[in-house]
Amino acid sequence: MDIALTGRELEIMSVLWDTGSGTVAEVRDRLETDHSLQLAYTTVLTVLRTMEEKGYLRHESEGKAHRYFPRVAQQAVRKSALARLVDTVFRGSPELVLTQLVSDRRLSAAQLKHLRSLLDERLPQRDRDRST
Amino acid sequence: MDIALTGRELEIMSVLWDTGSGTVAEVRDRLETDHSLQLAYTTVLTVLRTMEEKGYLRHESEGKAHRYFPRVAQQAVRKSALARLVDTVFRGSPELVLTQLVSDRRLSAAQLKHLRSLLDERLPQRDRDRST
DNA sequence: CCCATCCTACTACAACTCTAGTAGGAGACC
DNA sequence: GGTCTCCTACTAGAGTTGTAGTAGGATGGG
Repeated sequence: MDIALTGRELEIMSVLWDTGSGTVAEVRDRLETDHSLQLAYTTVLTVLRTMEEKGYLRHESEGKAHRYFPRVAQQAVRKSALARLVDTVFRGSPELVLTQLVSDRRLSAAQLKHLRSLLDERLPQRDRDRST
Repeated sequence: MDIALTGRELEIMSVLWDTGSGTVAEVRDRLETDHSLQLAYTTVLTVLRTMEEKGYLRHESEGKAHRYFPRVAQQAVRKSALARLVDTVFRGSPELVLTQLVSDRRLSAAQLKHLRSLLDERLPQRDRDRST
């Protein structure tokens, strides 16, 4: 299942992942905290509505307002976005992604070691021979 | 420097990275090989022209046709695309990306070991202590 | 010379994204 | 009850992407 959020949708979805749910006003205030320019109330509303239409959100009534809830997990969006990137830009090669990851961004030695420990966790014990 | 290619632009750029350069007809034929539907000649031309306008390509005259050349390296596009993904979807955390990379796609043990060896190459010798 | 062919330049248009305005309902305040 | 305020629903318009059509120049075959 491929989930493709636009830039603005992702921002709004991130707020909802953080807070669990939100009304238009709540989401708008949260976005304001992150950035400088305040979006119009109706702008946030419009995006929320189209996201619901796309199936990314659902809402419940709360007084006269609507409370929106995520229908897709952050994990699923990350999975989908990374898979898309690997397929389109990295010829389907996770190795190339890792190479770029560790070469491009100036990671500290500590971070690199952390990455390797993550990898080690995935490797069955018998395969951890360093000599490969 | 942020480079953001659209889907179609990336496809066309990939052809040019492969071949070094191409005329409209050449690019079109190459795209045809990859996919089933043949794009209209003018469609390919239009995309090439907008890519040139954006600075991603340059061209030289070759007879009555134009030969287009990439002005951005594949490496630069990969770097930019990955950085953008990390920043927008993975909260700026390369660790989260790696976690997703190794958990989601069913990588073979051999591939995982390869990934770890890539990582080890990046680690200064003195930091390779497994105990961290 | 004339026609077919190949090529670029310009135009067009639908879909989507982003932003926001207007209309109108419904409760709150006095 | 009238007005203020908050809220949704609908409409709108600029910008981008993807696709392709038309116009017209150049060139080569006969």
